[in-house]
Amino acid sequence: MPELPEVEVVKQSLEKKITNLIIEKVKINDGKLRYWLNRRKILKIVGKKINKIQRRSKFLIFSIGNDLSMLVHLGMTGKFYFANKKDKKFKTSFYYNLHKESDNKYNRVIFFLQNNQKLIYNDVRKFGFIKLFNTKKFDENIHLKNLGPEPLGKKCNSVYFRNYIKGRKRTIKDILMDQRFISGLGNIYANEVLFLSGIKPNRKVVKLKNIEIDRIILNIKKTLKSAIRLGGSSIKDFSSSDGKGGNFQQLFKVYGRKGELCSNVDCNEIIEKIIISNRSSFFCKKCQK
DNA sequence: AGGCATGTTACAGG
DNA sequence: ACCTGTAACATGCC
Repeated sequence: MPELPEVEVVKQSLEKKITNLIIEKVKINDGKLRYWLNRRKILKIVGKKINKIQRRSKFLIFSIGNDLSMLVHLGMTGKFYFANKKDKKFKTSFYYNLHKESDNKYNRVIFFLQNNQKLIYNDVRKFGFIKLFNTKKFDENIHLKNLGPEPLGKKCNSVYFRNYIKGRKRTIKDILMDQRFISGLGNIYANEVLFLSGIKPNRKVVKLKNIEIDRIILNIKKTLKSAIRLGGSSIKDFSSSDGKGGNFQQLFKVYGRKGELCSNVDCNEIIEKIIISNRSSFFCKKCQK
């Protein structure tokens, strides 16, 4: 589920609900995530307060107590649910049955917070992870230190782009998904951005004209912003911690549309699918050069 | 049964 | 040491 817009939506919904709450207990149902989450380490956050939640790329960073940071990556299927026993509406809702910990074998970790509130980490495929580290060591964190600039930030601009691609032989789709280049795009949004920019995903970066680079950057920013505004994309089973799904998937122009008609009005071409860097890439051969 | 899936990274070969 | 491409991870669904 999660590329930058989805993680941002999760961050915003969590932020509202659990900032300033104390963690009273943590229950690990299955700590065998991408990296092993062990009980001894997680004990350090018990009794401490969640001060703030930040997003960097597709990572969530919870600041806990004086000096701890909890780094979370949702992988492919990681989700946070928020539950409050006192909330009657919640109890009777569809989401309660789906998400309450005893009913769902994919609820891997449960954080018990103040006021009977619970934060549940659910992850079917277990590609996600939860790690604790010292906030002072933030800059040297192995997961964060090699990340490229935020796509919505000022550092993601055409000068940076042109400089980075110099001498590289890779395709534009591959580069867009490379978190060392810019951090936050994944397969869905990379496909969408290239369609909107009229660039074929397998185009070599050296062959890009400056005007095309500018177009790509503009579309990255436009697409991500609009996806965030719409609550992210819900394919398969993404939902924010409110239990609400996003709506951006309705605006997908190429992703998952193999065999369908190109969404540009005057085009009669059929969307094709090829594999680039082991991922599905969808494009219109008439509209994307 | 086989192929595919929103992500990252270890590894091999150039 | 750098660059690039491939396979692996765990699990479910079509």
